[in-house]
Amino acid sequence: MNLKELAQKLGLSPTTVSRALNGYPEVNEATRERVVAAAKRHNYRPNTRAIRLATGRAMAIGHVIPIASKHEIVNPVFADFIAGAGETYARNGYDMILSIVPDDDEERIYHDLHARGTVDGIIVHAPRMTDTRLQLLDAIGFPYVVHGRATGTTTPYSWLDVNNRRAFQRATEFLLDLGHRRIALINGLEFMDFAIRRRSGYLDALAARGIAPDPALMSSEEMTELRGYRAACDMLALDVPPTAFLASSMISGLGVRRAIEERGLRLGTDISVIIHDDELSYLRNGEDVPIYTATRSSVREAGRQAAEMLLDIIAHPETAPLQRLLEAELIIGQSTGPVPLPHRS
Amino acid sequence: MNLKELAQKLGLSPTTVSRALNGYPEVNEATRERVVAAAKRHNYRPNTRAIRLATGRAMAIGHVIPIASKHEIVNPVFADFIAGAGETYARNGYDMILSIVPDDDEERIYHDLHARGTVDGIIVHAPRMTDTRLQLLDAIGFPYVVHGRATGTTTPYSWLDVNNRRAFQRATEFLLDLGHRRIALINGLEFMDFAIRRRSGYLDALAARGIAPDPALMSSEEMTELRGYRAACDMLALDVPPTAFLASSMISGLGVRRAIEERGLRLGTDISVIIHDDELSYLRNGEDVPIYTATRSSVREAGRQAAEMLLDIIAHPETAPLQRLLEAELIIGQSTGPVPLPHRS
DNA sequence: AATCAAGTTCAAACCGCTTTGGACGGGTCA
DNA sequence: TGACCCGTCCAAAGCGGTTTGAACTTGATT
Repeated sequence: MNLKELAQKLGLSPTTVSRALNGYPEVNEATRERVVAAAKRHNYRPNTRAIRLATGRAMAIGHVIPIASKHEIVNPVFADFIAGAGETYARNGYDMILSIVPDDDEERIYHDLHARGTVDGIIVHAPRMTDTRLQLLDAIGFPYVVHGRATGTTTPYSWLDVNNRRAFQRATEFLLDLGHRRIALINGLEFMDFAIRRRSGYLDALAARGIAPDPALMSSEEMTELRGYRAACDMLALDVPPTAFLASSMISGLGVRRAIEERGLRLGTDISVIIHDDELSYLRNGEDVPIYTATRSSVREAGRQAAEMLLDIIAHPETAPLQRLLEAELIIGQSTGPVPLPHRS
Repeated sequence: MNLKELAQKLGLSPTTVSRALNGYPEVNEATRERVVAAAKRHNYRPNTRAIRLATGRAMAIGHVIPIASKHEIVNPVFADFIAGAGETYARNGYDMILSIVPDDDEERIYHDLHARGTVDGIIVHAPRMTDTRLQLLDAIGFPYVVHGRATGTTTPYSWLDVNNRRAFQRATEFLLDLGHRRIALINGLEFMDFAIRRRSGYLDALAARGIAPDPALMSSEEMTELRGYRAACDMLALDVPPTAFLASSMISGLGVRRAIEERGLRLGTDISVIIHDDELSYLRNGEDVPIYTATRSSVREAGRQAAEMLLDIIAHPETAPLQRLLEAELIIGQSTGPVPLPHRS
């Protein structure tokens, strides 16, 4: 059942039927009702392909997921972000297109997506420091929103980010207030922008109290359970081990906890741990009572909002770049406590 | 730069240019080369929207992700499956469209996707027992492949699944061979098909040795770390606790391990644990040496293959339903060992 | 020299919708 | 009464490709 057939059944022209269904004012209310009723009765659904060609809009947003052929990690945060963004798209009649791309021809994909008119805009994931993708997208003139930021990019661009620096600064301060002085940072890979910011928050907090950072207490690794475990093991084996850990994700936090408990130490008593909690739906930090003390920010909500920003930009291309900085909450769980006595100064 | 412009520049008709680029035989090799060269020079990329309307094919596959509004868990397996499927699509010029859908109007979405011609086929995720979606898709005449199976569906349909029953049967037998008699099952939600099959494998193995299953040793929960932890805690507190655990995922396995270590028990010595390892990229089971003994099957590879099957079905609609059963490996790690002495009979 | 086939190329229709530029009829106003 | 406007509706022209059917060359065949 297509528009022409439906029009024929109604004894109307396709023009009128199209307008009736799309809410144009120049059609009689009585006929509009007739049309709408008939459309429902024959359950007519306009062909997306035709609409897209006719209107010149793709009504779709692209999410490009680069897969490094070497360490092929799929970002665990990704699923929840997508879920959030997808809700926004569904509400607005947009489709979400995922491209899994070997990261060496990511550039070609952007050109393609634009020139072939497959999508109207793009969400840029996992920005790195001075990310070249942004210039490229600007050059093409492709609307986009970055999830995160790209330190070192000077031209303004649209982004939505969590205040990673502030979150880790606060977390570090909180540990300092509890008397901790040897605080370890189990960070993500530090060419990723968020990891850079987290480290700088951590360093700033230490500096503010006149504490020199100890390189032995700072690791930068992929955020897996195993990496977290190993890094924590190494640090706990130091002559002067840390009394507290700051872990960049729930997953590496699990590894840290394993290392701690394996040594017979008690979490929250002997050793304090703060994690960053993205509120992943399958890695809840407790149910009512949080287990870990955490800097918390819902990545799903971030997805929702980033998508809204992008649709906004597409609808009003003239507006200046949009930026939104989400603050993470610092929630207190059972994984932190005052520094144990033998370490007190 | 569109087809007409390119044709004009070349002094050819759009027809010929189109055919030259699409490899039709009735065009002179010399002109074809001329066309191809010009297309590259002006980097012409045919508009997808136009192609789709003209050919009547969407060149896109839909993945519908139902989000239950109550317990809104995003399947952690999903990201890796998608990554695998995406590789296949990319190789074949297909797009992947993700629909995040509140699970109460999932049905409408399928109708929509089909009638509006948004996608050419569908991957069905997370089948439940006697899943109604399959009948619906059959009725619409929509090509699809199920990731998993739907026990209770009598008509043949296309699916790709891991032999969950066999995997858990083998894992259980392995534990029995090590002398374990009280083996706990930390399963996923048992309205999900895979969970049903895993339980039946477990029960069959016990039955074959004449061991009566103990309901206190069987839990069915969402596969989160916390649920795994709680279930294991409860069971370890029994008068006669289990000496081994079978966990349905890496994540719940982490919870089980936490419960074990918290009680001061040693994994692989005092208590054995086998997990199912989907080889999620961010939850590796060790690097060279596996940590957990596990039934292992790459969900990413499953994604690749399921997508291939679907493209196959779309290309040859007449073929009978395709089915593929992947066997899981049983890999031996450090989390299992013979039943400790006090439990020997 | 007329016929035929193969090899190339093209004009035009088509995919199913949107949108432009009227057309038509009735009411209002001078 | 004619001019004008408004409310409705429609024919036709896109959107940018693919595909059908025909035309035009050229060389071989009879």
